[in-house]
Amino acid sequence: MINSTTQIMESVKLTSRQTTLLKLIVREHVQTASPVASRVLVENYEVGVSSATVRNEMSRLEELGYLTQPHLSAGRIPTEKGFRYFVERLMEDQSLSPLEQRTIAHQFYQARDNIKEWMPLAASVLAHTTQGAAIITSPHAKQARYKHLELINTHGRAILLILVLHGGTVEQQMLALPQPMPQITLSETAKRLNQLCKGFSAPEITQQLPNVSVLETGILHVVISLMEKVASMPSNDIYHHGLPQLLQEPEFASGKGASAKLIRAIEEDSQLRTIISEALRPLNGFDSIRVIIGGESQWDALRACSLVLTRYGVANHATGTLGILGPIRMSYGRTISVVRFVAGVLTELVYDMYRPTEEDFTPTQKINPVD
Amino acid sequence: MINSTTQIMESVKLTSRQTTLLKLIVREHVQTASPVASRVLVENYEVGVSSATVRNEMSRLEELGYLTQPHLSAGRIPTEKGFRYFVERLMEDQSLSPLEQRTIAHQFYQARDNIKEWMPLAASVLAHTTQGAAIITSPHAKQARYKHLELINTHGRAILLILVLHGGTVEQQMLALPQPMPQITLSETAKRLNQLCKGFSAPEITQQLPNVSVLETGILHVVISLMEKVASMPSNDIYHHGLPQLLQEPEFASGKGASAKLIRAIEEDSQLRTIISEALRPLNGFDSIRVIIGGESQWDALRACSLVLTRYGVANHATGTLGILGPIRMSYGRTISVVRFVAGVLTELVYDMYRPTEEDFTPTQKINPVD
DNA sequence: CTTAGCAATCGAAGTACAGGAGTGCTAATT
DNA sequence: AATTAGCACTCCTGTACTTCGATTGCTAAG
Repeated sequence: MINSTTQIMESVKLTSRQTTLLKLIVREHVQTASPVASRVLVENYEVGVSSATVRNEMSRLEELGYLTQPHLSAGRIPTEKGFRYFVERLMEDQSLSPLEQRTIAHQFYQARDNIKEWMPLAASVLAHTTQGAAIITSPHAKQARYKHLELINTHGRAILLILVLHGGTVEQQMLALPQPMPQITLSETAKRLNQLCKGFSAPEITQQLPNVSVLETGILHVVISLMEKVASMPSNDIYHHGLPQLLQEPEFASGKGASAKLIRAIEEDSQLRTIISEALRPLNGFDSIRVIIGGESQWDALRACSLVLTRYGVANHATGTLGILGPIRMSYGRTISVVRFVAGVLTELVYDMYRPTEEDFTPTQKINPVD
Repeated sequence: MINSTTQIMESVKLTSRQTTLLKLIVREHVQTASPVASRVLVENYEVGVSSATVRNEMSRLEELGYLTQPHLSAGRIPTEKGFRYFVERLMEDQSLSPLEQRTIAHQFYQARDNIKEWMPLAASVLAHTTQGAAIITSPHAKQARYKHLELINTHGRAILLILVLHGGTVEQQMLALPQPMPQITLSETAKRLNQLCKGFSAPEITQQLPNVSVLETGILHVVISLMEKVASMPSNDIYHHGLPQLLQEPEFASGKGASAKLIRAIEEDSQLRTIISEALRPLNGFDSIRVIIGGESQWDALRACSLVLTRYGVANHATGTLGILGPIRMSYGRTISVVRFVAGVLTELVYDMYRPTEEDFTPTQKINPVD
């Protein structure tokens, strides 16, 4: 205790037996959802010592803050600190089986052409392979660059504006002209603007405003606002799937107030966006997966949950976020593997979409679907 | 009892006092979520008779199948038959307050240009103004008619095909050409096809296939398959919102199995689509709102719920479905009003989008939900 | 350092019981 | 004939009490 390293609790070295026990306790607790007794450990696993010894070790682990007892005559459950230790040092890789990998990859392969389906599919896969709620944001191009504009006469004064950005984002918006115009005029206008603005970013287009007609100015204003919308939003869409499933878990059975908060946090886009962006703030490397365990997070609503989050996509081009919200008592090894795998699949898809080629003329990369 | 009219239970006329009581019992039960006692009725409402008389009437109503007792010493709750009678004959209109109407209309007004936001917004509004889960399908054009095609060179062999259908549906798909082509060639091809196919349905386009080049044949095949996809799908997208909220209701607290089924039914698109389409099958007039009360439906999963469904949109152009899934004990008057109002707002939006003009050639008919 | 043994602790489950809510019935009243 | 007061009866609900079992911590022996 006088040793300087002991001042910081985290630096106390656990003996190999203690880590083994902690590992087993986590594993058992994840399976049973209830406190783990010393006897259960010696009976179910080859601990090599008696339950009394296990009890002593457990007692020590409790002092150190890795375990806790719901009540005196119950077994132990891991604390958040215990789970964190487990996640960082003890967890074994639980990769998906080849069959699972193939099944998932196949589903995405079938949806590869239909960008719209990626997100719901990923959310569904994530929610089904874990028992948690999946959260996923659609890939979002960092930098919006004008690629192509189409103006289509839909009817009368109403026209449909279709804006294609580099990176393949397609935005559409209805707008009304001061007066009806034939399709030919619209097409010519679009052609002119395409020549003028090709490859430009929003500020560059703004500079062009003095050079165009009143009508074109109006259209470009819409274009600029669309581009700014795309660029400023942390992500276009946010999906979640499986929250009801998560709420069926025993830990949410009581505490009506807590789950109400959770529901609101997840179902209100704005809250969810905040949580995601703040959770990923400290995440520098793209390869890393962030695990937020229960109360570690600053959000009340998530106190009963853990969140496993990562980014996917191609840096500097288009990235999104995806993660799983599960009970604190979740299988972190499994969840992390699933998150990593699905993120990998999505990254592949995004990469394919943005694959760089010789013909490209802007620093941004082009869409190139593998047929 | 010898009277022939009593043979068919449904045709027994309820006295005015009985209907009054049934109405009050429903109202009270909806509020309290618990069985309603005779004394509560005479105390809270101006019944004008004693509790004993109320008991007699209740007993009679129970014989007739409109009420039931959870156990002998409890009050009564309405049966499904009781709810149905209430919905069909006793329910009072509970329209939204002008303020609520304005608030909702305002939200939609702000999103009027952004079709993508309509569905999530409607789902959110529905879920928040009732306590149930909102279900909504995006408007879907019945009959797909070619309006406009754009081919945009995205990169190399890859091009983006944008197909605009009459009614404003925009479909996009990436596809790979046999070899790269400049944008000019693509634009000319699109122009040619636009002249050729304008206003055509999928079969009509098929007839044109012999008249076009190999390249164009390939493109038209994609166009046709997109049109068929649009036309065949019951609806493009399906949204739901607020299911967790619904599951917090007391009736779902126990019965883990039941709510698991419900969750699966709602979160699996295919199941939900089936339910919606079958539920609306007997709905002929476009003007009606369908109310499915608990076990009336043939779906186990919905046994503990009621579903209030209607269509919205413009007949023969684009229609969608929207509804609320709530506990059997829901405020039907309120829910129906909300559903009707939101359907009306969406219909307006769709109608505006499809606004008929001299140029358009199909008649439009707005769907106007009246119960 | 380990472990067998044992007392102590505390929740979970069961039982018994009182209280209360509500009905159904009967008889009196209108 | 309809209504109602009164009352017995039923059955749920909540509480207190008990028992049971699971589990630990401690102690003393190995």
